[in-house]
Amino acid sequence: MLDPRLLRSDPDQLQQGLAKRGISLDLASLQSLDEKRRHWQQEMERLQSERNAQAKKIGKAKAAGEDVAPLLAAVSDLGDRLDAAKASAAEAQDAFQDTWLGLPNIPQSDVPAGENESENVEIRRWGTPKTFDFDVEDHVTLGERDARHGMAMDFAAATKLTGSRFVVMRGQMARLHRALIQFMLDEHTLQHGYEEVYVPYMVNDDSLMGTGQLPKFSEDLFKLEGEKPYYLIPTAEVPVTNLLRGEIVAAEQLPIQYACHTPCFRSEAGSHGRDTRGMIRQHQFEKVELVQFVHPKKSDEALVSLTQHAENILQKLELPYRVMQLCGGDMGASAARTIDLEVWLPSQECYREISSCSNFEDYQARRMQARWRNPETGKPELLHTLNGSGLAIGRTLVALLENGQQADGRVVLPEVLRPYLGGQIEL
RNA sequence: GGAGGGGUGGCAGAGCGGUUGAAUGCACCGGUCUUGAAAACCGGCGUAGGCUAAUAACCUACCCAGGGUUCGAAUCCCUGCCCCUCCGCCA
Repeated sequence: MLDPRLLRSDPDQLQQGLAKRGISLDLASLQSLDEKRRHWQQEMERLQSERNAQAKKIGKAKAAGEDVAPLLAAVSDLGDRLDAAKASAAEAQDAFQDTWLGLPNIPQSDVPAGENESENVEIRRWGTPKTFDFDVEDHVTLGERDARHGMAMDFAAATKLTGSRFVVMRGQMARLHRALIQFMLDEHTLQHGYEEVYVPYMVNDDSLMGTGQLPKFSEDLFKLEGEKPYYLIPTAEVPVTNLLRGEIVAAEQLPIQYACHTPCFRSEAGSHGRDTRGMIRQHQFEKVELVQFVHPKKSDEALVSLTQHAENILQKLELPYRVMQLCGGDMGASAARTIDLEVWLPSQECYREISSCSNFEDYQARRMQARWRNPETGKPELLHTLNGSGLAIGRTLVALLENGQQADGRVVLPEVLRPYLGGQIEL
């Protein structure tokens, strides 16, 4: 949520910022909603103040043993007037809130305008895509080929068990998948200073509201049937960021850095027909997520280091990638700035997203009321929140298989994984 | 699943339907005293919204959440959520 005061203090910044996302804001109607809301709030509070004064008077009169009948008569219609004002105030508040809560974050000043990913800007590349002197296979072919213990990567089995966009892995493939999780968590906790957390994989709607998935993007989520209205998490961002919902932390505790592995569940509504083959786009996938809560003045540098932490994983895994600055229209609604990491996939001969690192500034924190106490003012102030994938496990597995493939069908894995694979680095 | 108890400020813990945003203690901040510290004493000490030049004053709301009764609710009623104890079941 944006600061509602922005509407009065700097409407131009609001309008121009959202324009970068391709949103043309009807400033006049929004301002009128805001004025209505404040007008009715003032009217309601005026009546409440009157009621309090009268009630106090009655109390005193009664205590003094006086006749309160005339006083009661004087307030007879106050209740009705107050109820009417309350109703109008609530209505005006809802009308404003509906619109306001739906507004995405304002992109930072140097975020390029643009409608979709075609207008993202490449910042840099790392590594050189390998040239193969044989026809490369994609990860599906490579994964399904190992028939020693049945298929190592078995999409048909998953379809039988559940449906499309799921996978079953066996043997060394399942082990490699697990190894990647361990490796990444170890790197982030031991090398990058993150604290590991374990969290619920189901959350309530308050949490989804806090990070911005609700109320607008419910179609992307799996909602559970049952008496509790829980949702499967679409990313660890939701439970981990909400750890600080409604909290006020001490300045010395900052920055707070959490690393968390969870499965992620996404309905992928609206992406029918996209990436239907293989593990690129699944309803269920594993991810190691990095989440930071920082001093509001330090979130820009925090995004740089968080991105570097994700890049370090790719570099240690020897996977070529490029770094993309997302344009306004391609960023998630809550983000003020997003940097994507895209890994090279030989079978597709292109770079594909494997990590998305965002600075949300105070947008999520305001929704969640996640704050720190500023020693200079003694007052609670909003934190800045950030997160990034470090990395998406399924896509990392895909990248390793495809980039490590050999002419004879073997897959050679990077040296760093050896300790996690019982000394082996080959599939 | 069954039976009972409870949710008040950072913590502990009072609170008859009426001047209670809420006693008291602890913690915390400032001051006096002290060479310094401790102790003692004095003062301060919640959050959000509105109004405003103001992070001043003032107004409003908030004692788990949402409804209700009343001129007036932390206090009475209903619903929900959460916590605790006992029994059953269980990884």
